[in-house]
Amino acid sequence: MIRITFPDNVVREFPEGITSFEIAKSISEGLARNVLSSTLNGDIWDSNRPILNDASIVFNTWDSEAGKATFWHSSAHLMAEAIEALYPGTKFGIGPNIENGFYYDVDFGERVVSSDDLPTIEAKMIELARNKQTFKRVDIPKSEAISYFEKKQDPYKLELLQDLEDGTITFYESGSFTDLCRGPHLPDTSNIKAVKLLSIAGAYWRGDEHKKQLTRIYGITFPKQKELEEYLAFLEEAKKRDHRKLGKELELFAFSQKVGMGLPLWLPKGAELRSRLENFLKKVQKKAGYEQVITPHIGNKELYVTSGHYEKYGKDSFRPITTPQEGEEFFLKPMNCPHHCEIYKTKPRSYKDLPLRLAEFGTVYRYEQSGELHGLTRVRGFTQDDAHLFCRPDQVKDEFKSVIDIVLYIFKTLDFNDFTVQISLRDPNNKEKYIGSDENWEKSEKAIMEAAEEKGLKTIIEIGEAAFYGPKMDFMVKDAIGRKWQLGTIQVDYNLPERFELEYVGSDNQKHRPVMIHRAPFGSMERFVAVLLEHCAGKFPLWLTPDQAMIIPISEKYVNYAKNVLQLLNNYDIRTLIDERNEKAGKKIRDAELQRIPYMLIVGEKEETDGTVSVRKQGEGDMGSFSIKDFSDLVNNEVKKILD
RNA sequence: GCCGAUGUAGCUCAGUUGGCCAGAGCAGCUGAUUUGUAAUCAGCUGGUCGGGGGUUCGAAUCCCUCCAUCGGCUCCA
Repeated sequence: MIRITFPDNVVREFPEGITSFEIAKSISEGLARNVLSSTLNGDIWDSNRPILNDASIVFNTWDSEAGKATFWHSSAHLMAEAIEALYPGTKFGIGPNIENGFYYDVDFGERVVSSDDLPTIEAKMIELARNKQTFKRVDIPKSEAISYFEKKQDPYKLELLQDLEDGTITFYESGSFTDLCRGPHLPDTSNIKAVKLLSIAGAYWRGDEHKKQLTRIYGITFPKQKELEEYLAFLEEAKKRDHRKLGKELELFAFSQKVGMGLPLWLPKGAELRSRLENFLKKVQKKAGYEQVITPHIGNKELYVTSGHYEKYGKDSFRPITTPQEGEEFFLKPMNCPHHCEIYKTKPRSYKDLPLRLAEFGTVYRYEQSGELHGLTRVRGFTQDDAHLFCRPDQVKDEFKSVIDIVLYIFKTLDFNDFTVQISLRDPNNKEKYIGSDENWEKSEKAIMEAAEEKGLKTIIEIGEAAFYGPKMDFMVKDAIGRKWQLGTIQVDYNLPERFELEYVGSDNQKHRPVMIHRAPFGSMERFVAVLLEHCAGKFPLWLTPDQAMIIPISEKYVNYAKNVLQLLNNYDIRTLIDERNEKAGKKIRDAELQRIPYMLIVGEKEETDGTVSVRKQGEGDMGSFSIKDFSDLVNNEVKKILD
């Protein structure tokens, strides 16, 4: 007998070799039907795999992450089986589950498969799923595994096998398809009721652009057709919040082929919004002891030779700007740090001067590869809300904490509740990839982790993701369809102080090297506005939105009164427009609603007589009659509430 | 940069067995209407069908090429 501990800490005994499916069945038939896999002592197992030892058990159903993972992983196998049936000779790479669904990387050989072929594969998957195929786990010696895939002539699986140790190799057989796989899987395919293949794309084998590009097919499956329909409806809704679409509709920004790809044009409303954001941050930073600086858009080649960026990125940058002077070259600045280092060097610094915090909304230019441009989130010219903190090594932690405060304050003000914090450390097995002493790295990595902990941040640690010059902390926020974007970033840098020979005089009257911290709470104005736009679906907070109110005269007769109202509201600092068009009120309201203008002020005979406005709130409707003063108080109080 | 797809008026989109001067709605302009909480009516303007090349008597439609965009991959100082 073995002892099984349930999540509620109840312990029951079962015969050795029992499966979690059978255990579930002993509780209820319904549970057994819904168990997709189980977690035994923290490892996820097939629900039909015999349990031989004492263990704690958690049943994974569709409602759990682990259950979905199992479901989608098995769906990936199902898709592979369908592909193999339809296109014999296809070679298979890897096919994991992902956050929303699964994919499989396959090599179709000479055959070109496009999105037109996806419905065929879908249909085959459903046909196969209905056969209620079981997933059978087989332990197999490495030699046998190798000969299987040699016979099948699948170079990708053979390559994967090379990295595995003998004795750890398992195959899963489902229908006619056998795959090298760690598992776990569903007991059978009968739960897979709804299938949608979402997209098809190229993906390099093992993520290496020098290796062959395979075809990646993304898909998602559900136990119920209705859930699939809901998911597709969600994707449709998300598309409506796409910042590229909203940016066009709300006239915030645009792109022009003549200006150049990836070079955003900020339209009047977008520019106003952006400068409001900048002012907001400037105010916050001033309180935190930052000083604004301004530096030019280009820098002499020497600057980047010194910083090391010329050597590392010179070839992949915009071409240098030459001058009539023989041999003279300038570069568009790809970052602001070297300029700021030169500001640091304008005079001798004492330990008493530190930290020195230099801030700049600095516009930088990077030659991103053409295929990776994306709306405002990935562009070739953008403005960083940059600042560089020059500090003593013992100040790193406190500076980090104060930057975290700024980021959290911004996120709170703008209602970003759903973000993740990633700490990127160096790979201790590859120390030669990084610059700086062991001691400094250890100290600053420790400082970051402690700062995060003291600020109560839940963090994800990524080993080996640090920049070559120092560890960093990034704040990631998702866009409308769940793609993660890095917004705020805080990075420690040992490289530039060294290269620019930055110094300060310590209390010991000796020269010391300061530590530099790069930080940008928004990341870039472009990306931040993009994510904010998707986050609020175009309905910016009242303090930030370009136009706060639209006065809507019922007819031409009331335009004069509307102008009086406008004048008064201007005096109260409320950003207001009048819709003077010769249209019906209903039309003007509709247009103002679509423009996401927070308040509509309808004025007609009654309002003119009483000296009032009829207030309609965007998305909510009629709020009744207000005096001009009462309305302005309403707006100003709402703005004040958010900005403290 | 790579794989796949897409590109018709300012916007959203019809229009392919290749065939009369390329269509609609919205926007814009002109006029009528003077309007009460999500679209008043009528008329008009507007396109070298992404650019270039080719096949053909004839190309938005077929082929080649370049550009841009979209979904991914790689990259992201």
